[in-house]
Amino acid sequence: MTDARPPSFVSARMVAERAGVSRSAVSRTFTDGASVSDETRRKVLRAAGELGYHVNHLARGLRERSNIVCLVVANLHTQVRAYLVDLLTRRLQAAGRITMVLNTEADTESVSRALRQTLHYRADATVVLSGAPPASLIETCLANGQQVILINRGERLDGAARIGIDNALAGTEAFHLLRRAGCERLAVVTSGTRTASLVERERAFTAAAHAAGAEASVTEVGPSSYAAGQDAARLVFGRSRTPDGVFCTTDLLALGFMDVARRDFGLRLPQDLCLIGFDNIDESGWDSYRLTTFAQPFAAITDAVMELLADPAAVPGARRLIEPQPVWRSTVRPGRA
Amino acid sequence: MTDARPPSFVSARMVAERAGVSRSAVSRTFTDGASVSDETRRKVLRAAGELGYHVNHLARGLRERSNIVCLVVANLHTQVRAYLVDLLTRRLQAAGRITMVLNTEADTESVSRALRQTLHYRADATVVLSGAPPASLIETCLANGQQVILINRGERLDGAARIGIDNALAGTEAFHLLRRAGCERLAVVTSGTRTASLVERERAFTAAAHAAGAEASVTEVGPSSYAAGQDAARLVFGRSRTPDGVFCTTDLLALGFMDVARRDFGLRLPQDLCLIGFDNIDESGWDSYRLTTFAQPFAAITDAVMELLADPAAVPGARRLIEPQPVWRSTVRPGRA
DNA sequence: TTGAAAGCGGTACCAC
DNA sequence: GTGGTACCGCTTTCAA
Repeated sequence: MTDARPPSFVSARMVAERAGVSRSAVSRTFTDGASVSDETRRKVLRAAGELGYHVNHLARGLRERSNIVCLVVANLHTQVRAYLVDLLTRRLQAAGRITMVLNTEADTESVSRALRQTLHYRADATVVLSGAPPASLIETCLANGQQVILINRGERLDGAARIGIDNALAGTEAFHLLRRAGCERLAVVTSGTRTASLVERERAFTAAAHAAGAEASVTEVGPSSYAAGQDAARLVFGRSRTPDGVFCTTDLLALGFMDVARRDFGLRLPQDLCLIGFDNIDESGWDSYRLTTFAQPFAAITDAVMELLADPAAVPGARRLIEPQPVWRSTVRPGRA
Repeated sequence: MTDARPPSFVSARMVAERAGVSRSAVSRTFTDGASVSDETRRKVLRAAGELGYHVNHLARGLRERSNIVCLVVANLHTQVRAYLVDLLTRRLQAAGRITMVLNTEADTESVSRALRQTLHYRADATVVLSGAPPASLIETCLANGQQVILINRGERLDGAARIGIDNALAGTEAFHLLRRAGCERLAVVTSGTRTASLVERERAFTAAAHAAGAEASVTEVGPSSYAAGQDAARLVFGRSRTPDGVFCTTDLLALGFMDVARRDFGLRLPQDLCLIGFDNIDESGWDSYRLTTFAQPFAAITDAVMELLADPAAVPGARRLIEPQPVWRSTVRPGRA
């Protein structure tokens, strides 16, 4: 061990030399259906073990598919994203894929950069969880033979698959839940970062109210955070006409809203105020909250992604709409029904 | 456009043909310090744009470094992990690296599999956030010229860099905080999944108690979850000698513990019970909790990783110990000092 | 400045 | 079953 050179990855050639066989033999040993004699295989395996050899998937990817799937995501630290990425990476690995995570801002420029990386690394597929990629770039991905799967993105892009949550359904259902609970003064609280999902929830809620001849005020606050939820409550309950039924477009907003409503305004839930959120984050199930909400259909989304990945032909124009499941807890009075 | 073949990635050769130049010229156009005439460069760039060409980094990685960094992590959905991965991926990208996330279980076999993937994809470096990789495999990584950075892993492995949080310091400090607050019956609550970090916190707390001639009971419950924290409270307050000062080794435990202590046992914090957690997750700052705790030094950890990555020579045997910062809130009485 | 050619690490196809 | 060879897409000599 007087080798002074910096160590570098061991290649098939080195293994071949050590085992006294050809490179082909080494390759065959590590190729599934190839024919190698037991004798040769043993020699190769031994040499490989001693050297610490691992097949170079980068080189292999030169000829065939790379097996790389890129996840383009923003706000990875939020629970909803983290759960989805957790599940996706797990499933992808189980399917023999490797995941590259491109953590971007939500703005178009950042997403574009990420998408270009996806191309640079010859990813077989790109799954976009955040941001709005420009159509032209998606085109390029598709033209390069890449599968593109958009999750909860508003835009429709031909050639890309779209998986979405039925946000409108949730908004509509939220209205009816509150109505059945006997609420008369309705409000929706949403964040100022108006992503497509949030807008759909809000619109569906107010539309349902309209259709039923009811009114629903809309309050828009900063980001989708606990603190913004608090701000919203201070705003809403500072006004003359205070609501008795509120739909917050995310749980985080709802939780902040709830704390201020109870603490600062002495409201009891669900007696004085009925509240519904969306996401079903862990905290919503805690004793302090017990929030009635809608669950993100993580499993169904992941299933859909894996299905599309397994069948590239099905991707162009594919569309899946998944229903979020209502989670009944304690912030809405049971209806008379 | 009557091409019926499935599309595939466009290569430099195609660009060269279209631009009427050599492949070398294309390569040079996309290589930083290379000399190309403006004329040629323009032709190449135009052809590349039309075709949607992107340099194949996989092929490039055959000769030089791959620029791939692997993150080996378990429980990606937990807030502490998600925050760290979020920050790391962001910084890595900013430094021109690409991140592969290997989401594993914490058991040795899963981590080993992940580490082998790391080798297959010729990652320049592997950052282990979870699990305990076998020393032999780490050896292999190092022998292949890979940098290995262990975060919060107990074991010491020569050749790998270790970045750790000073958990012992936190445990000791927690004791003194409770002592100064006048607590007399001390307890520590920790999870049954005894990771190195958790054990260090617990041990340091009980050791400090001992050294001061005090006693501290230890209660061990299931996972590091809110529900387990609730269980712990039921256990602890069901006993004859109930504590008035508790250190939970994670915030999640503390929050569950707190809810049951208040709701089921009518305890007021900090009057009847002082409580300290660890992690400073978002929820701990919420109105319902205002938990006194220690903040995970995410930024410092990430800085250390980036520093080590930038200077491979510094990695072998490097060791960084980072102090968690106490976060004063409302669950500990101010001391007399 | 430019094109030809070699080589990076593999796999597939070819005789033998 | 085995080794030789060509080729995947790129960068880097090397001559011209």
